[in-house]
Amino acid sequence: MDSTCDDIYSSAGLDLGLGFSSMGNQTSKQHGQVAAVKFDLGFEPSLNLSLSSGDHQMVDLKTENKDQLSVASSYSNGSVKRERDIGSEVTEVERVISCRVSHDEDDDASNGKKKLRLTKVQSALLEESFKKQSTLNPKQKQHLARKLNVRPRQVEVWFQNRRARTKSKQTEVDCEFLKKCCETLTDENRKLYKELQELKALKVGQPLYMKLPAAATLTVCPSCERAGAAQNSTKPRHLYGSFTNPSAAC
DNA sequence: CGTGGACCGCCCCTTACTTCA
DNA sequence: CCTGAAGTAAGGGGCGGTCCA
Repeated sequence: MDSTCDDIYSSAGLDLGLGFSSMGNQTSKQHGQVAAVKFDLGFEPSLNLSLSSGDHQMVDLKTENKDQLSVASSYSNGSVKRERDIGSEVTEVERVISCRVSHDEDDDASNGKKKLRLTKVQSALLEESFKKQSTLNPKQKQHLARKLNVRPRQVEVWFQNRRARTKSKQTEVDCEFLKKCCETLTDENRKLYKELQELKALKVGQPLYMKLPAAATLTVCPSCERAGAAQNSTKPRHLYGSFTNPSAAC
């Protein structure tokens, strides 16, 4: 952060026209098509940035200290529309300006392709927060970002990716469970089919002797023992191997 | 009160980079 | 050292919800 500001301060007096198309989804959405950026650097510790958004709107970014940044969106008639904390966006603006102004030799950094790896401590803290709750409100996000010394956008992205990983893992578990259920049911189906074939064979082989007790050849439900009665009942026989609990068919 | 636009947060898919076997 | 797979940070599009003119 300090080096970033140093870069900006050292560039006082420059008027830069910078395209912000590569600044990322969030920023471009929030500010529309930012056509040009001018920044007037006052005396420390005050920093003023003026963003011209291409239409009639002007956005003024102001700070008295680097942790408390606010934006005032104003229109050409002078009326202020909204004020809110946009610390993350300003940090991003500073970062991009810094890269373009003084680190052009570092191509990867300036086009944002260099990946910032989170430290183990940061990851652990994020993980801890995620265990408590998988989504954050803006205030919590800001707080966590400050605590970790990263941009709120990074916290947001980390939580998004973490939720995606959780969902993916859960899908894998569900898939595995359904696969086992399928195997169980296939097996059960095979057994029942075999049983049916045996009964058919018995019927053909002993056409005159039909007084076999049903329970002697049919599988009895261990819970209600209604297999014999089920033949005359309107209720179908119970199927073992249900999705939830194969042994709790009744 | 209904409507359209801006904004925002989230999900999903993808890309690009890093790490590790 | 090289390489492919796995992990992950981040980009970008789409969608639904909310606010406001």
